[in-house]
Amino acid sequence: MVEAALATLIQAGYAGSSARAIATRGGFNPALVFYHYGGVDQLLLAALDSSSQERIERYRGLLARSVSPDELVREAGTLFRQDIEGGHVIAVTELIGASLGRPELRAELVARMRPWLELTSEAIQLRLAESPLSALASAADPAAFAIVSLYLGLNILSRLEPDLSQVDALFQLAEQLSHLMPGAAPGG
Amino acid sequence: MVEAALATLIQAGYAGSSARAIATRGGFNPALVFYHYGGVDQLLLAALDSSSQERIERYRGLLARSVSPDELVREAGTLFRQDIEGGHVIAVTELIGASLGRPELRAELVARMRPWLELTSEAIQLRLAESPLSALASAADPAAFAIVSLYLGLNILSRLEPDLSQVDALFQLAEQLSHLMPGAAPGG
Amino acid sequence: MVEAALATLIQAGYAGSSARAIATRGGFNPALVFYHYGGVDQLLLAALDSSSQERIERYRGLLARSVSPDELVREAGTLFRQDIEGGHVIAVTELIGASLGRPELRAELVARMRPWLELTSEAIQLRLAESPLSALASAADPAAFAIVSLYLGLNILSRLEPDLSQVDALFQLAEQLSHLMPGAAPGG
Amino acid sequence: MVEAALATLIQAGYAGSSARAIATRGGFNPALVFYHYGGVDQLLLAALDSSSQERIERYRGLLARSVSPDELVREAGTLFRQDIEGGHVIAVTELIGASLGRPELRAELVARMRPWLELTSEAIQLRLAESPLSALASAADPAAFAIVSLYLGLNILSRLEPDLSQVDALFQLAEQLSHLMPGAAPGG
DNA sequence: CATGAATGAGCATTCATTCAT
DNA sequence: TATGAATGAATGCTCATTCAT
Repeated sequence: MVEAALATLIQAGYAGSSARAIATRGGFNPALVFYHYGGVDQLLLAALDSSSQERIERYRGLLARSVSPDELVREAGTLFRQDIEGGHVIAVTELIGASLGRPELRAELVARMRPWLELTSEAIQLRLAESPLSALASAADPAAFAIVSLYLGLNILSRLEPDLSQVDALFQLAEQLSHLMPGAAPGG
Repeated sequence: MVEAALATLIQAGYAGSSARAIATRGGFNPALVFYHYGGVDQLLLAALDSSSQERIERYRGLLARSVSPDELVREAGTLFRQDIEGGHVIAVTELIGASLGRPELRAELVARMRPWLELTSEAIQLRLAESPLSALASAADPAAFAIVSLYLGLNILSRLEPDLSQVDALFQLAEQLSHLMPGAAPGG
Repeated sequence: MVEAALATLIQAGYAGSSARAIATRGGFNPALVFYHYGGVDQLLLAALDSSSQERIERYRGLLARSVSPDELVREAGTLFRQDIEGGHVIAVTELIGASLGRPELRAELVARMRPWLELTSEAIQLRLAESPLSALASAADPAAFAIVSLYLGLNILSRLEPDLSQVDALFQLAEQLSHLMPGAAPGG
Repeated sequence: MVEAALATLIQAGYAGSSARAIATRGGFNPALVFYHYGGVDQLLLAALDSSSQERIERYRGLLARSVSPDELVREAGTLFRQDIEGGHVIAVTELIGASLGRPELRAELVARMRPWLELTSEAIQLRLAESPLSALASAADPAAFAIVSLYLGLNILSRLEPDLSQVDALFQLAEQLSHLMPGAAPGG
């Protein structure tokens, strides 16, 4: 059920994710959406959770391993490609877009965004501490904000132009830069 | 009419921008949307155009002036704040979100995104040429892609948490960095 | 449209008066109920109004003519039979029943009940003034309340047992009593 | 279970008395309604029975005692207030209202109304026999019909305007009248 | 040019009811 | 006995769109 909801959200967007559309895809009765989740939005949030949890664990795993900056960039790029190709982040952007008209969604999304910001911030702090740029420690939070923003923005643009070559070029550039600045690796 | 459409899109989102909602706000008959624009989406695209044109001209003006990197970052930050506060980019993200379910929107949006990418790319090339990093000339396009992505992503996150202090902190950080790296200023 | 709504309300009750049911009976599109009246309840209230107006005018006409008490009772009985046979008061009782669960209906119904109470009270005051019982002038309002209550109650019971012989017997009794008490005629 | 059904019927009306609503209030599984009673309507009728039985016994007790006419009116007024305040008659009117659309309910309700008509008729006959108006013996049935109608009608109007002052004024008037006509007391 | 009415499809949601466990 | 899941039909309502005027 969560699976069908996620697939519908990714392929048809929030507006196309009606109870009927989800139920049709999943082969179950639309009323079950309300029976089990109380409403369409709740089911979609559950779908987002299931997607987010899997993804964030992969990123957490990467950051836990102590790898070199350029390797970090390279592997983050791989994970990011997976996100785009799997459509995992479309869920986020669609629900964020929908939250304009449904304020009750917004609080839920803010809560679900926090772990990503924290994970990114921690990773940056870790790298900064080991680097000559430790003076920039206070920059961890804004930098995390920037990286998560970039992550979302790249996903949006990737949706418009499904050609991933631009994303690849960007990560290659980041990898080159990571050789120049061995301390703080962007994209992590 | 375009004005009413833009205001509705910003305040109610794409889902809330029905012909009736727009017409009510503008005080005209909903049928006029179809008579003059052929459909709701076309009117919304026209509204996006009107918004985009005004904004891109401001950015173009900033980049045309030859200012120091840190000033560039500072003024870009001001423009960006205006974008968020005026809701100008909500239009973009809403329509991008809607484009998933309406493929005919996607082509229109890709076309409207191009000027922004080109403007950014040109600005980067210009700065790179004057800097010791001219070897990175080929990085202009990917960097522009990153910056526009960042721009969209920041806007999305800003919608979730309307508190702009994080955005401000980010631009301050960028300003500090612009002192370290006199060539290519991120965030511009 | 109002006609179809009234007929549906009378023959199928409030629960059976869905927008679709009314539209089917009237041969129009269900969405028109919302386009023209804003909702099902509003249309049903309009139907009640149209029915009430016609009926109250007939009663008003009877009370305006100065007739003898027994004639008054006899003609009131005729009007009442018409109400029951035409189903005109079913509308009231159905909407009152429905108003339990829809508080916004209640205020509307209270307002629509007032003219009937006032008409009855005026008629009683008029008759009392001409009679030796003028000392009971203060009884006009409670008596009107009783008569309108009786009116509604008779209609309810008549619905359960569509056999009108009991109602006829009651009015014959009232006529006999009107000979005994030439002042205040019940049923007026 | 019957208790929960009665409470739901009184507080939410027939339309609000779904199997789920009743079960939620009673803290049991909705399917039990069908298991034990065969359907929602049957359970509601059982609830009506439990309410009716208690009430009719009180009235029967009052009528069995041989009290003076004015005392009869006074005590009947007290019982009636109890009926309204306890919501006991809302059950009747709600089910009668619903019976329009569900003919199978009607027969059940007719049967449940009969004891009330008979009780009232017997009481009237008893009082008439002791009075100088014994010639009106044949009036007992129509009068009972009128009194039960009045009873229902008062309850309906009381629901619209929960202010009981009008009902009180009416019973005070009846008490005054009972002094004038020592035989048949209306409102009993 | 502009309007008001109309249409048919769609949506979220709730319901009585059934049934395997 | 009792439960939780499931179903299909219904409901109020909104929408994009069309069209006669």
